[in-house]
Amino acid sequence: MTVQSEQIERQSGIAMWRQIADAIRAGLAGPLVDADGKLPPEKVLAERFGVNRHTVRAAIRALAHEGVVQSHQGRGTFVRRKRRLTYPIGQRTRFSQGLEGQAANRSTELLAHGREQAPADIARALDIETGTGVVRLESVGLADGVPVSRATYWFDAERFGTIADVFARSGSVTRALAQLGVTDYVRAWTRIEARHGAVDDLDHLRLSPGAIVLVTEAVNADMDGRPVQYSLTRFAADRVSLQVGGD
Amino acid sequence: MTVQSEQIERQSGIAMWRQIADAIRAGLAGPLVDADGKLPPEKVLAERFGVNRHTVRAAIRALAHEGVVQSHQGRGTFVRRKRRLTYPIGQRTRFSQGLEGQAANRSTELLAHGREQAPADIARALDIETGTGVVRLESVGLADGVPVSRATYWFDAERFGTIADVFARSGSVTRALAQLGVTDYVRAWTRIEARHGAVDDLDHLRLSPGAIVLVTEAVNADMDGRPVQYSLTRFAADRVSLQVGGD
DNA sequence: TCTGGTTGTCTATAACAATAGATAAATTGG
DNA sequence: CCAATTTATCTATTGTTATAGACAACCAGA
Repeated sequence: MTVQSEQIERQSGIAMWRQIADAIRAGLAGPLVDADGKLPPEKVLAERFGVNRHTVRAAIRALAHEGVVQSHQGRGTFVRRKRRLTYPIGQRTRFSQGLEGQAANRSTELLAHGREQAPADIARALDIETGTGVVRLESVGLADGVPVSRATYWFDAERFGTIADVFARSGSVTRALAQLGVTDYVRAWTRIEARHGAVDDLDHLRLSPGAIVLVTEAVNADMDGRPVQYSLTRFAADRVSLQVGGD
Repeated sequence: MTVQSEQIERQSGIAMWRQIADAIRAGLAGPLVDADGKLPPEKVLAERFGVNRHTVRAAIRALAHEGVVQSHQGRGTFVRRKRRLTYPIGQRTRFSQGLEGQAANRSTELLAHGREQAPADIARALDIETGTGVVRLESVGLADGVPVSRATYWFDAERFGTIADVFARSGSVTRALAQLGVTDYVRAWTRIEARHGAVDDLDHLRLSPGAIVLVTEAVNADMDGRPVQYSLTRFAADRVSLQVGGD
């Protein structure tokens, strides 16, 4: 992707240290860092962004808190993660398989689950009546120990009432559905939006306030075309890109 | 989409008026506004967000500047645009056709064009040698007079050296390509990211600083599979959603 | 071991963001 | 027309953000 030399603006309602943190984070893959993953010294960064060194320090402090960089007194500040994960979206979209080869360890963690009555939009997506019982799962997807996605899944309670237990044991939606009789499924549609992360999401994704999340809203259907699962997934926008088609 | 009651945070590096502006903008389609498109009074909003009325006013001032809402003394504050455009992404992705039925007037405006030598990433996408001459077009896409996308296109100069003129006259990539012998093309792949808008983009999209842009990086290929066009499109994230498959 | 380069910490000041309260001006509905 | 509702404007105060300068602590290499 072509590098856009991100400028910062004063009096924009966004603190300059935050804008600089965002700019540094976005530029980590580019010419900002050298081969060793070392950032330019604070003094240089301050000159480049046209701000005081203390302001740059506030930005770096935020990035260090996020786990993106790490500073060492006397040595410099170093990037901890560089590559952005590319997450394919298509007919056969699955979380773990999509990241094969990009991350050594991939896992999904179940945060919570419960039953509720389907609100109108979810009922429509699952092609059931509004108010029908649905199971909701809340999960976090990790790649190499770093959280990349925060998903909420809904299933028809009548068909998949026990999926929470199965999911908790197997740690995978695909495997859980397989055990409940859905041996194969395809992605019916995916809608993609972007917004600032909600507090809960930022928390689980270890992002700082103001960070962007890519939101995918999707429905998976079984081979008969019946909707099986409705999901709302929030990706840490600076850790992933979504790809439709290609390679 | 399920509404997330967006919370606001203090001392996050993002001014509260900006967080509130973002929250209001995100909630415009929801229960925040009544049937007439009228926002709750400033006093009520201030209570709901737990801030002073002046802070809400700062948020509304920013939204009014963006053109999202309009205030009238004594009457209230009203939403000017409500619906989010859904932009389909698939094999036959085209800008104007995808928005048919969603906006009465759709147009594309050519901002600038020029020739340059292809950098490595663009050359790879177009399957040509690095340094080969390419034509670059800069454009803005509008729906009902509101800018929704800011695109940069690259074409192989050898095949499409005159495309800037043709595009300027026809106002459409599809028609311009047709006149240059590419009667049909398909979307080879699309990659989607989200980030804070660069200054230039915010300017053309009439967004305020800190706004989010959805970035699609895509390649269109002719029916022989030869890449025809590489594009980098920035959508105003609060005005569009991207949809893959479905309806 | 010394020197230059780098991050860490401290103090002080100026600019901006948020709160608080009061009052004016415009609109709507009775 | 009057009263209630709502946005617009003003003053004042407090807390957060950004700037400025100085110096300490630490590291790597000569």
